Amino acid sequence: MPPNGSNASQCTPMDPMHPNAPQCAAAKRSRESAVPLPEETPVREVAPSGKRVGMRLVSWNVAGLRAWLRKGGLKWVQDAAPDVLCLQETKCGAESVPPEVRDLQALPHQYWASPEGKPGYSGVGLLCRCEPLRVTYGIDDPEHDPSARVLTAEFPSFFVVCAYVPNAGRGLTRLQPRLRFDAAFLSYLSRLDAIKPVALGGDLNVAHTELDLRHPSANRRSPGFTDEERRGMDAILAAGFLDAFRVMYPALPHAYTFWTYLGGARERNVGWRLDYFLISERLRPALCDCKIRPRVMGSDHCPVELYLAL
Amino acid sequence: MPPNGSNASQCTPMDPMHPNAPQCAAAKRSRESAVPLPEETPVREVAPSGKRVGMRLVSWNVAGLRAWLRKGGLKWVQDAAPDVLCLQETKCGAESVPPEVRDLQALPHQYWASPEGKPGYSGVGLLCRCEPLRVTYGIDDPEHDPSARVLTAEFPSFFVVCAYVPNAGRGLTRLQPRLRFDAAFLSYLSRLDAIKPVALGGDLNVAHTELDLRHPSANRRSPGFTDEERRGMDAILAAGFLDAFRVMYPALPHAYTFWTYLGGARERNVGWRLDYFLISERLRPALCDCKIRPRVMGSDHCPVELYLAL
DNA sequence: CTTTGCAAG
DNA sequence: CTTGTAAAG
Repeated sequence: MPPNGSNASQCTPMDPMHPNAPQCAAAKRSRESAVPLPEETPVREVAPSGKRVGMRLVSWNVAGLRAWLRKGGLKWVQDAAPDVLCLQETKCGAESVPPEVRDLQALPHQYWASPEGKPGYSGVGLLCRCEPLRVTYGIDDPEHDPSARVLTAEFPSFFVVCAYVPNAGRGLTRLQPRLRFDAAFLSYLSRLDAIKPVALGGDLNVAHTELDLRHPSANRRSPGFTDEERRGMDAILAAGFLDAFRVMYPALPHAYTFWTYLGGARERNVGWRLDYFLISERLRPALCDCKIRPRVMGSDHCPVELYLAL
Repeated sequence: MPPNGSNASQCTPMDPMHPNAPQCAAAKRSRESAVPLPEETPVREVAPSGKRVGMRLVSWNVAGLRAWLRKGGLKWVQDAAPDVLCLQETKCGAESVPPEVRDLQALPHQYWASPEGKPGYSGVGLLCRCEPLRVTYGIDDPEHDPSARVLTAEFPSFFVVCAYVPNAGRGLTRLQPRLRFDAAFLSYLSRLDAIKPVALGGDLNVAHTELDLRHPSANRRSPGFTDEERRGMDAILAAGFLDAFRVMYPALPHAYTFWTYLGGARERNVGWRLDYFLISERLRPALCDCKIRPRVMGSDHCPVELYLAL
């Protein structure tokens, strides 16, 4: 998720750390026209193939699994009852997963990753109703695998990848390693895709187009909306993956999955679409729907759902 | 204040860090007979000298001035309306004192001390209705003065000293520096007392006698109740100071000023008397009363009041 | 603004 | 258990 000033910076695009930023944000807040959430529509139950939804996946950046649990995030998951749950920013290793999550009857096959020696930072989880054929950690890259940001579950007919793409950092201090991750990650996805179709759920830490964040022009050089990061997303799509949400809703505005905690951004829907399901093109016939659930609380991100006829 | 296990250790006196400590504490909790707070009695308004209360002092370890303010601690102070307020563990330097405190009309002369380069740690404050003749920082000792634990205000007829005596640390890891502080501090008090009478208010981080904590036998080697620390208190009294509360209430049990936040100690009055007013013996004729206010919330310590006919 | 871990009590 | 802190988002 973008840093401190990324949503407040709308007023002073050249300097998100400007001393007047809060004042400016407050002024902006009062002037800003209310932006509604997209209308809620029913899930399309039938895929282009004619088959009906057979598998549901949820991806959610929980911004701290334990706080998310306290805030009731798990209750929504239990109602949604996905077959696969991809969690990002768990901020806890397997040993610290609370029992309420660890002992979930509906999702008994659980895989957790967390960077060595950085407790409370980053971390991903992949929870499955059915046991995968196999689960792998990382993207087979020595630079990036210690950061423990990717989990892959192999099922008979497809891979599920859970990913938490690194943030470029305040002041873009970590843009270069981020871009190297993007390249290595795309290479990994392509290798998987050569074997079986892929469904990727995760926080990709990029708003792809101007439609994908509330204030594009103010965030031209903000982490999560640099040209370089956006081109990384272009590259994934060019390599044969689909942005499932945009396939379903090609021009829907104000559909965001992240709102900074600063300055009451969420209540005004000043957000970013950073969380995605990407699917191999040959899964298009199986794509029933992809839903963003912006009203679901528990984190500064909301969950995203993917419905597949598989 | 005593460390983590100091109140829970009653069950396993030899090992406060025993893995079963929480379980033990829970068991103890259910068995433990309820211990009432001492009965509230009216303030004695007339001193042995026959004169009436003319000056009120309050000492309070606030365990974080900003949190204490949020919890409404200042409201009680405003009602109590002391002439001098001694605060310990402010955990903030002068520059971080919230405006609500900084701009107090009733206590406009304020002096704050905080250790260099340790923000959020320790810290004391001395707030006065009338401007002191002079205020000094520390105890004129190069080992201890950087820790910024003592403030002294000189008034025409007496000194007021605000002190936060260092904790001996978990496992008594800092007992030796603590004992050196005790010696240097007593030397300092004696030098003051040779000039004018002294009224010292503060967290002395010691329960003097078995009457001064709920579980003396379990805490024989706990910080705040070692023989060495208790002898330090003996030494102050032997040097010509009075424990104002004990002068007034020589045998009153269960009169505590601190309760660990752990395990619900306060609701069961499992506490320690660590906060004192000590006065020069020649102030005895001026001693009207000294009150512990155990129902006043805002910190893990409660305030103590000293009433003098001055 | 919020989370985490940390040191300290 | 609670404080304040830092790093991170």
